[in-house]
Amino acid sequence: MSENNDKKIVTRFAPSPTGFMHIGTMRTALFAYLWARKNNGTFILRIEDTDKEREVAGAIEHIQESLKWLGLEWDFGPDKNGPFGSCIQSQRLSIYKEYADKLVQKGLAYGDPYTKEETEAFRAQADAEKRPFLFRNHRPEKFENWDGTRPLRLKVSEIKRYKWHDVVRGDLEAGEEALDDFVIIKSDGFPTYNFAHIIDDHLMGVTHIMRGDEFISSTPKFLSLYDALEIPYPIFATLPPILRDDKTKKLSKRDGAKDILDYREDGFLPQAMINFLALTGWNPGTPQEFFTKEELIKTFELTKIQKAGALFNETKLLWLNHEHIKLIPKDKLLEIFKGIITSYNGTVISDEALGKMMPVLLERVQKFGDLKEMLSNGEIEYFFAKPTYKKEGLVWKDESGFENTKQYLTKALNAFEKIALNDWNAEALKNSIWDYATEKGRGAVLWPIRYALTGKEKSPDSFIVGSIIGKIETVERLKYAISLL
RNA sequence: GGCCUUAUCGUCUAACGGUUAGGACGGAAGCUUCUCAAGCUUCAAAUCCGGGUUCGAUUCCCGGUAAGGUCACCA
Repeated sequence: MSENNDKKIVTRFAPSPTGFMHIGTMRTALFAYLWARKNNGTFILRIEDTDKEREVAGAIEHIQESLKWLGLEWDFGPDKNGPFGSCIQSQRLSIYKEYADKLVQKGLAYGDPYTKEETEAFRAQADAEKRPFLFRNHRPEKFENWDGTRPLRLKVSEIKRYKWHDVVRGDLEAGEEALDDFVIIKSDGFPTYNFAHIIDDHLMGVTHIMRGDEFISSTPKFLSLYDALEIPYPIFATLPPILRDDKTKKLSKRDGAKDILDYREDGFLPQAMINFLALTGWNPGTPQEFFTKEELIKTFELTKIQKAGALFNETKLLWLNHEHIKLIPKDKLLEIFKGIITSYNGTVISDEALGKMMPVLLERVQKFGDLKEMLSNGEIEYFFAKPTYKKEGLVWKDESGFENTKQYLTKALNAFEKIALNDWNAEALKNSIWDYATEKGRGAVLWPIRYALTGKEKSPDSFIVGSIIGKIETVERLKYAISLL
């Protein structure tokens, strides 16, 4: 890269506003962003809205929101023009027209003389003969004046094998079949992606183009256009595809490709998302897997981008998200959890009680959505309300019996009642009954206590629960359990 | 069908042509334990196949195979 030391690095993320942003697109955005930031360069968000038909209302806002969520701030975008003007292609039509006219004048572009049906017939014929369709085989002998109502096509002047370099894939090449007279201006006057992106990249000073491998096949076309326009080639970085893991997908309740913002909805952290996205298709070359955004910017290298495609492994994302959650400062995390609990059903919980619950919750909550789920399926309702259960549940296996169980619970009640309010904590609770439990059988003694307090067969440690719900509540619940027996 | 790209544990991946092919997630087992969860320890798990070059190939070359892409007035 030494030859670029004197040149400002500029990258862009150039989505079309045709819907939501999914994992793969955002990964492309992330890599472009990281490379720009690492080099103190410029990151441009360009909206490629040259297809009126496919455009989805609100998509531009949605794209921006997705990027903002992940913290990928852009230097120029739909909301901020650059020195080159607008970042929205539909507002740059005159520029494309100007370049198109130049090509026409040089005899390097011509109006497509055929109707859609005629072109379709050519294509069908090629299909039937199992040949790739090449428009240039039907190129007219003489070019009529282009009146702007027909598609304008680039005339590929030199049919040859193109070879080029890609920072990720190395030396690439493609045969003559990949080269064709493609449409650069559509009959509606809008440029095609193939045309507009090259002019914009040039005018915006884009140095590195990161994109998916679906563009490898069309690169010869791009190169022929760079040549026709006498524009130097940028640096290409082809990113590996992210494939869907169908097996995992079936197990998920959700369907299809996910909007990246769905992950926000599920309670994933943007920093975890970024971390994970970076790690699919790239690695630092060291065992480090946990990264902050700043660390990613510092560590990111184009040469470490993977060639092969990867499956999106949501299980590992969960793990990573959990790791990121664990690093959130305690007071901030408390606020977040409090917000979730309050917004769930208006439950008001004291900071003190929640503070005690935090370690228990933190172990179980891999994403914030898990907490909502725990609340809604009643998994942790005993923290907020008295549990309901049948007395049979209080008995540890079959051998204990109601009488013994009653005796154990009474012993525990007495022991707990002796603990002063000031000393009421999990450790004290445990110590007060531990020896007795060891003597009588821990299962037989401790199971009923936990069940009395939670009404659950699975729950956190009884002493922790007791310490959280408090002495009064603990005593009440034990008394109630004893009364059943 | 043509053209292009890719190929290491189930998954993400590491390995100047020389490693017992390493790590992480997930899985299993054990410890701990009243049940979960967490934690700790241990284990299983891979170089797509076939040739070649080489003293030696996961690595380089060729051929298969498989997967993905592309052959739009979509990007």
